[in-house]
Amino acid sequence: MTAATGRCCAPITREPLSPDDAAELAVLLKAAADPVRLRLLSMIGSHPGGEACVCDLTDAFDLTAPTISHHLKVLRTAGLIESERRGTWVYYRIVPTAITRLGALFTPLTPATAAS
Amino acid sequence: MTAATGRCCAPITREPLSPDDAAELAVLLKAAADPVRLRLLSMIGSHPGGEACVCDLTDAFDLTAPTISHHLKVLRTAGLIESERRGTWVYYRIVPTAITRLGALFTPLTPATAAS
DNA sequence: ATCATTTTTAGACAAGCTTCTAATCAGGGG
DNA sequence: CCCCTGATTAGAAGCTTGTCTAAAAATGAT
Repeated sequence: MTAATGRCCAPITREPLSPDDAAELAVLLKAAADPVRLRLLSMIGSHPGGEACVCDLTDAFDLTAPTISHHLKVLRTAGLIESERRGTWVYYRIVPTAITRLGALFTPLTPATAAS
Repeated sequence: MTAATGRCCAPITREPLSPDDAAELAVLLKAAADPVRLRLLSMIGSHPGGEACVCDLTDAFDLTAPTISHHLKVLRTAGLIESERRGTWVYYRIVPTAITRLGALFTPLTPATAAS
């Protein structure tokens, strides 16, 4: 939370990141930096109602249920998604602020980032 | 390159990513998803003149020169930075379009992404 | 040519990640 | 109460990654 001097370039190309900030952001990025998890994020986020049951997700992959469960846990631990059990099924939702935070890192200062 | 229907949410939360797109984006993200490489990116991008010599970068870390060189290679292979040798020194620059591409993934459709 | 400096390559080792199978937890019916 | 389905946890195998030391390549100076 430092300079907001001019509108020039993405924060990441703007001033040196502190080691602490870099470590914290790397955790978020590492969670996102996997083909399966990117697809899970996009499937959850674009699902009608904004949430998806694990059973909706598993079939799209050639992976076992425990593997999908593992990837969901990685995303949840990083704070990119959250889960809720309703009866037999567990539903996952995107955490919008986490996504926004990633976007802000690479995007040239737009006022739209915190919107809606 | 599909829908541009409404301004709602980040592309990643908008529609399911194809396996191919996910794989390609994961390569970019994986390169960025490391504390050392995030700091390297930010140090290069924020350096006066838009480029930094390897010698400017090494001292900020408790790492050996070969390790820094390795991380720079990962970033360059992914297309996030490019290098040029001038005399004794090698200079690194950010590739803005690659950064923009990452930002666009997580940002809710702003017209500023392709600017400047 | 020899040497010093800057950067990269090569190879090795420890740590971490992705995936699996097997077993366990949680809820809902017969 | 027992079983069935949905989901997670536990533990293991194989591959990838981050870091190091040692050596090489590239350039400029003596």
